[in-house]
Amino acid sequence: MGRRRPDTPTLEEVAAHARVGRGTVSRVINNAAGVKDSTRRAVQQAIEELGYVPNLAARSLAGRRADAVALVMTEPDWRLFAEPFFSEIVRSLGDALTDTGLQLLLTLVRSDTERQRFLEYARGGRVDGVLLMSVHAGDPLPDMLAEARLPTVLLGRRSGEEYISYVDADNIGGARSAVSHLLRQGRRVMATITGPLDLYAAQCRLRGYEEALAMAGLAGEPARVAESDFTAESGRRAMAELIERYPDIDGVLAASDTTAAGALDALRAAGRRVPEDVAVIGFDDFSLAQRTEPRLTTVRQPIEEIGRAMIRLLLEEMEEGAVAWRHVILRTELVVREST
Amino acid sequence: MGRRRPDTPTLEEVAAHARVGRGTVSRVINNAAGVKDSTRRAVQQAIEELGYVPNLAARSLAGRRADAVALVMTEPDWRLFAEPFFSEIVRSLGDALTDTGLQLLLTLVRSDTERQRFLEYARGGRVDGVLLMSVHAGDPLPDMLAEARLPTVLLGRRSGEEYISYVDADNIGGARSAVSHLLRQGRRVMATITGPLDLYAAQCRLRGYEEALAMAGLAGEPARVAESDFTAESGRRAMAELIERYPDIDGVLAASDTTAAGALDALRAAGRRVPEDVAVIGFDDFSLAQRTEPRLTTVRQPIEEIGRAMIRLLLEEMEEGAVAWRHVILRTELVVREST
DNA sequence: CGGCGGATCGGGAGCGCTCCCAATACATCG
DNA sequence: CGATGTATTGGGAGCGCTCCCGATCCGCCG
Repeated sequence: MGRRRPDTPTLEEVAAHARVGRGTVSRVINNAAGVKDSTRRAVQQAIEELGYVPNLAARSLAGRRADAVALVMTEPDWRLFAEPFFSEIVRSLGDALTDTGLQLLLTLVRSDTERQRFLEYARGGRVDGVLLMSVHAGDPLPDMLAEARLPTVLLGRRSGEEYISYVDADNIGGARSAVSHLLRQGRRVMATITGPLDLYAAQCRLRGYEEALAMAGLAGEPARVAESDFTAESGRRAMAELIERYPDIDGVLAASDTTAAGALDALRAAGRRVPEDVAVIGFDDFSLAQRTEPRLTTVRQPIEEIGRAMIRLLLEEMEEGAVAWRHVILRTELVVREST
Repeated sequence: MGRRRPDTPTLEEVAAHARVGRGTVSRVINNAAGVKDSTRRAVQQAIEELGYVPNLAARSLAGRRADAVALVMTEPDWRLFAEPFFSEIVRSLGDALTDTGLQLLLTLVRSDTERQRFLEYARGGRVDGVLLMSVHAGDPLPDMLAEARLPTVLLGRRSGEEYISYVDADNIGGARSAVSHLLRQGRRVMATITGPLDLYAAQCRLRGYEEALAMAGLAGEPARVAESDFTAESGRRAMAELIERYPDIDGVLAASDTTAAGALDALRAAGRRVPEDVAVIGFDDFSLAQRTEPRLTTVRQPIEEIGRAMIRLLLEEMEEGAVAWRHVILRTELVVREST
């Protein structure tokens, strides 16, 4: 059925050409010690002359490893795809992987067929570990990976998740400190635009919001909550709805910078000044937060650290074979700019 | 150095367990004909009982194929990442691949190191073919892939590209027909918001715009061109700038729906009515085009067909070993809605 | 000058699968 | 009942690499 690669020189041919043994060539291409410099150069020249490229399937078979990890996005995250959050994470993971020699492979799992296919791919040994974007609570993939004993790290835990490694930002604390900041400024009529509430991260941010209000003795007030799907457009809609229902709002916590940007638009359209009439806080602190008008006060997620932590956990699991679960919660930080 | 997979039953063990030969088990897992039904069932049961999963490295080595293709995004396309265009393409490619049994792997190439690493990955035989997102003119990757004789299909050709297979939409024709539509409506003072002009697709759309004006005898007029980077925000800025410089504009062609959405905002802010004062046409016809106010007249790109065509070309090249270059230009279509 | 120990090297033994041909089983026909 | 043909099956021969152990080489000491 075709699909075959054209012939390529093998390690053995390189060895013959350089008049050395197979082992020596292997040592050279793997940068192993114990090869005389002159020999090494001779082998490198032979490699050059023959245009040799190692066959990774053979290496993988003999070495029992793939030198690659997968980053999986499942369907419910699909909407995140167009979000800066996603590209930021990918960038950060890419950076964290640069000197490990591992290839990062993104895969999309949108249906049962694709889930099954990916599972075969991973269990078949084409990747050494799996990173999962924040997963829908009902998604069976994490458990399937765990059962296959594949090293796996989740980005953003699911509710009550324990038996899987994950890295998450302190969403509750972040939201809480944002609301405290608003209260300290003298704002009294709070509202929040949440993310999609089937996402645990969105639930946490809402919880932080509620907790801060409760701590301030404002628990009895109406909830003033509107849900968005993290897009600017939905943020605009949610904000418009909130102003309509509660015209005296003076402080808003949005579930992401993008959502906050939409909220700013809606406030402008409604003739509210920011921050004079209404203070707005975003979440994430991606570059967008500095390009809004006014620039956004926001809860910073440590994206670089998240990426690095995920890779670190994954490497540890790969090293010792998924015998323990590790959890890392990273501190968030309020960045105060002009919108409050 | 760790990274080894736990032991897993092998084909041979399944064979022993089912009391058949290695070949028979191979036939069963590959769904090959010529196995008695009773035997097939026995083997399947053995597979089930042992929890057997084929080792893909071994299969790949013996079969000389990877059963996977890569979709590569290089750095200049990074800005497209957050664009609907990108997720639409990925979706469409995913659909087109579902019944081929091939895994789709997304990879990002952001630096020379990553380019090199990906090249080793691909030349090492971990994928059977490569799909490239529209590539920057100076990117050496396509040539490197061609030299390695890896089946490769480009999405969106580069300027004057011939010696590589590609699939592209008829951007020139699309832009031309959009402008003609505006002219037919009696609009006379045209302007365009282009995409980033180092992208060939953006150049083509601009060229179509200019050609249509020239054909209408309006070639002598000032150019009235502003560049965007395909984002809504840059579209808004570009539109604001255009109104400022040419207050009597009555027809605008934007380089994408997103850009057009930004332009609509700017026009609204400037007090222009759409379509009464100014007609606006977008490009792409993604779902956004139907959610703007007013809904957007736009040039439809046949995303599904693009994905199918890319996969078809890639499969053909994989079959016969990259001996010919195929080019497919897909017709675009003007979808008239409320903004004109 | 023989002997010793560490630095280099060579190549056998797999890794787990596909391919393919020879061997066997079973069915049909004269 | 034997011959002939076809449906199944078994398993040898790799695929190209890593691992690892035993062999070789070389500088240096006594």
